[in-house]
Amino acid sequence: MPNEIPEEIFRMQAEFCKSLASPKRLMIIHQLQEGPKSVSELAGNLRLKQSSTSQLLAVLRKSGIITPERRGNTVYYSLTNPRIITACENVRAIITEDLKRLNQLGETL
Amino acid sequence: MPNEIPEEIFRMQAEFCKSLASPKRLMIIHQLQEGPKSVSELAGNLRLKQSSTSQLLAVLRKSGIITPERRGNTVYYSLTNPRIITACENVRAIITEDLKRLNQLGETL
DNA sequence: TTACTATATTATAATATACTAATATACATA
DNA sequence: TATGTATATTAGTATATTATAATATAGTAA
Repeated sequence: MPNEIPEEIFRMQAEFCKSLASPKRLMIIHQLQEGPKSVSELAGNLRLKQSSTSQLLAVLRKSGIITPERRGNTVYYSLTNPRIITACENVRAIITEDLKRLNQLGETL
Repeated sequence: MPNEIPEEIFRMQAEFCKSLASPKRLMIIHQLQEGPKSVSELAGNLRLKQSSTSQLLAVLRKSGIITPERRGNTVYYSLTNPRIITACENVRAIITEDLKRLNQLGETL
């Protein structure tokens, strides 16, 4: 019986997943796997406005996925726990695996 | 440079995460790791109304995470790709790891 | 056919999210 | 101090999500 996990954990897990539920936030995480980056650097790389970037970063920061560090008037963000990279790769592996399976089904038609 | 992943993949990954961004849907997935279950069985186990359960299942079904199979007038749902269990466990491991780290910080005060 | 059961969908209201523009804050430097 | 730059927050609107109740559909059985 898989009922030993407290509902609170599922709630936290859902919050975590919610902050990953945006292509742009996933791209930010992907960028940060190279190391800390400033807000403007991320905005430039992802072709986002300053304000949008800051808001997207706020979501990731509030859920603890990224951590800010200010140097002068520049704020650098980095991944709080690099294991998130593996977690994201796992999800993408499932997606591409499922895509492949669908393609194979398509070929049999 | 981690820019080799097409934006479309990030979009799909975000969709995937979005359907995981609900404690109840995560609990459904957790239940299904035991094997296929009917809608009413899931509703009973998770204390949900029939209509809510059906809607939650619809979200998971549309994103391809679960697959329905009808036998008589009962619909049984199962995990399309059992690897999702590992992916969810990874995320929970990150969360509990971070919780532990926060607790340790707390102890040093 | 009618009645019954299991599941799905729809309509609605309440709540949350995303994007943009504007404003505010933090820091640096003159 | 005043000014400039980097970032954050707020306000407004548009869109999306959730929960519930009501209705519809698919299948079974009389």
